[in-house]
Amino acid sequence: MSDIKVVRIHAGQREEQDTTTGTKAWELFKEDADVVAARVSTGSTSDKHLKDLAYVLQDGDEVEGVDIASNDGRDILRHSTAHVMAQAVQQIWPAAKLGIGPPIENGFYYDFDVETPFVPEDLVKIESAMRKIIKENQRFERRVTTDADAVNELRDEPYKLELIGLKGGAGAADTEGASVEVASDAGAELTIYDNIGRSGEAKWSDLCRGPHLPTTKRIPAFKLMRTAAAYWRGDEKNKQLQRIYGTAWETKEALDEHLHRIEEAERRDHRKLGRDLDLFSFPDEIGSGLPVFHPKGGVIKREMEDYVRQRHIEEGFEYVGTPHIAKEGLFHTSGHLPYYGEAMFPALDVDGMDYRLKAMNCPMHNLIYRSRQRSYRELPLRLFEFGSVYRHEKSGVVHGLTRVRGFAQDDSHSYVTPEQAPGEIQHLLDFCLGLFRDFGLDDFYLELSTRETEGDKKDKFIGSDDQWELATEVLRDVATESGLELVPDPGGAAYYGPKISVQARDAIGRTWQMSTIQYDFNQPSPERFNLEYVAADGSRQQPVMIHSAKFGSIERFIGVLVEHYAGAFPPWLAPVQVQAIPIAEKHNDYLFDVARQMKLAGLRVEVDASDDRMQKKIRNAQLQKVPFMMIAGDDDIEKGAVSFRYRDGRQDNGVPLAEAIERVQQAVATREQV
RNA sequence: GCCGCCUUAGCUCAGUCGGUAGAGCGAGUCACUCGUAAUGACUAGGUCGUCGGUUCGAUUCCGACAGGCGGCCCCA
Repeated sequence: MSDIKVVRIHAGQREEQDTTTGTKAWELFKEDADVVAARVSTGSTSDKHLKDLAYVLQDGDEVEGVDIASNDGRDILRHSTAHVMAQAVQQIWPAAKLGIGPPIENGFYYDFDVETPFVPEDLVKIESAMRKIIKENQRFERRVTTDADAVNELRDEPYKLELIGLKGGAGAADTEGASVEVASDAGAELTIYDNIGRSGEAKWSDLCRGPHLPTTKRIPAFKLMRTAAAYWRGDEKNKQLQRIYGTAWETKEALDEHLHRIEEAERRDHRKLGRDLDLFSFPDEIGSGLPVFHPKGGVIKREMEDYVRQRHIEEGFEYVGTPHIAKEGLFHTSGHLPYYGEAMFPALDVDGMDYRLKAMNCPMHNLIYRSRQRSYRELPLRLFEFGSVYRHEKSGVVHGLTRVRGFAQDDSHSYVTPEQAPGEIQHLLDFCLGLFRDFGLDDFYLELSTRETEGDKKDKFIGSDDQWELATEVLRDVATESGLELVPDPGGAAYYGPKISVQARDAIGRTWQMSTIQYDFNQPSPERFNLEYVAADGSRQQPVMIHSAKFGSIERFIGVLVEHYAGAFPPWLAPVQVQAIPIAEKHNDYLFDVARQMKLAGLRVEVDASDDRMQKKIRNAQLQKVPFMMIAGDDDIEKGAVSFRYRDGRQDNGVPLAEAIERVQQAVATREQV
């Protein structure tokens, strides 16, 4: 009487079949090597989810095979590989206690509590133990258990016991990976997955909500990548467990491609390119996280600053300037010191008074606002500067140009009436996104950071519930309207208000916060800076302050740009736009003259007058990723022309001088990549 | 800050089971004067990250510190 509908999609063919039991349904998938699990949609709800079908299918269910090469399929594959790894680890170190082991982007990890941390050679040992387990073709078998039974069975796994305790309870949601082990909704059944050997005996078991591959042999390709330490349940107060990261793919080829992508990404790492292209460095003598820009990096920085300054002025901002240090009291007034004092450099004693390097510019802009009485007619009042800030980032987080201890923000503050706030935020977001496009960036998404309303962090946020709700609503509306992917970030707000940020990806897939737009109803308050404007009716009103930074930090933006372009900047940003290459020494003077004319036309030209041969000079220019190579020999001089070689290898011989200059000028003016 | 790993010439990296070190690229000099990704020869570069300990002797072993790398925590 049962009625389960099975849908197989194989090689693009859709094939439906009715069957009666879950076991029979699974049989229909079993021989199909591309199918690793099934998606079940029950008749009663529209909710679609993955289950290890043989044990859960009921009347009215529809099941559809999940392709191993799909996102869901890869998650299942990776999670199962994590189980195999954990089994291997416990084989080798029986005392190892299990943490959690979820799939992640491009791979998986598993955390272990072990006596001594893993070393690279251990990964080799674990990998070979894993290969043996895979060869054994153990079956993954789902088993429903009760809390009491599970607690008994897992009495030697303290971390798993903690997870069972979390099930359905408060706090389950704050542990990302825990949901992989136990369903976090109250009343959900608790499951254990057994790995069954050839003769039917359970080889290994793990508390897990699944789903998993049918057998270990369905793991086609995997590799353990690295070890690291990670705090249990992501909390600094907890013990650090030893984490092993790995990756697994549907084919050997897919794995190789993945490894190749990583290699390629490392090649465009801004830290490497920064040195190779002579853009910037981090002298030990200055200190960790304190970059210096060399002439070539300086060009990029200046071009970016000039452009974004110009754009701010066009968008109604006024350029201001403020000092790098201030009396400590200023940051008490703003409220930063009590909340973020740890991230600020220690106080400097100046004539018995404590001064601080500024870690933010807002307090100083507030003082500019407050320097005289303001009328509603002046609003929005928009202040902007390149503010150098210093943040005492923890030593372990400093990273190239993307996480530094001293940097410049293209920091601006819009002071508006509450009514003007939504329009201003809309305006700022459009401004940011337009700027990103001008710089050729397209791989980014938005994040909406809101306050924490529960737990011990909730006191970090100041202001009333009403204010927070209103501000969050305004930001959400604007962000949603942009049509971009919007990721919620609960708890990520500033202490004074919620924010929208633009997150960009670096070469290795790490995301970095770039632009930020923050709604602030706290700093203008009477308890803080007591900012006011005289309204139309003569009353004193409190403005809303909107913090925004478009690049976020100039340094970080440069880092991301270097990786985005892999060092091959579009002509308007290229440190050297034209590399002039004489065929022989006797052509130097001609090119020096051409270069002089180009410089007068506002272009950045260098003549390579070294005694290398011209082929070597071309190679060097190519490695420096110069967009235009301008070559001249007897033929060109005779015609009053030059010959081009472009960065992509194309050539253009005998271009008349005037035309050559104009061609480069145009390429620069468009701001486009060539 | 935490865990692990790392630090040898400007860069990339060999090497010394404890007896003060080498290559390629780069740099300098000379010769070559060359038509679209590496001409050749020669030369100069290192108290082997810093400080302390063990030792007859430390770049090598141990410790601390600094800096870096990969994660974690954090990220106004």
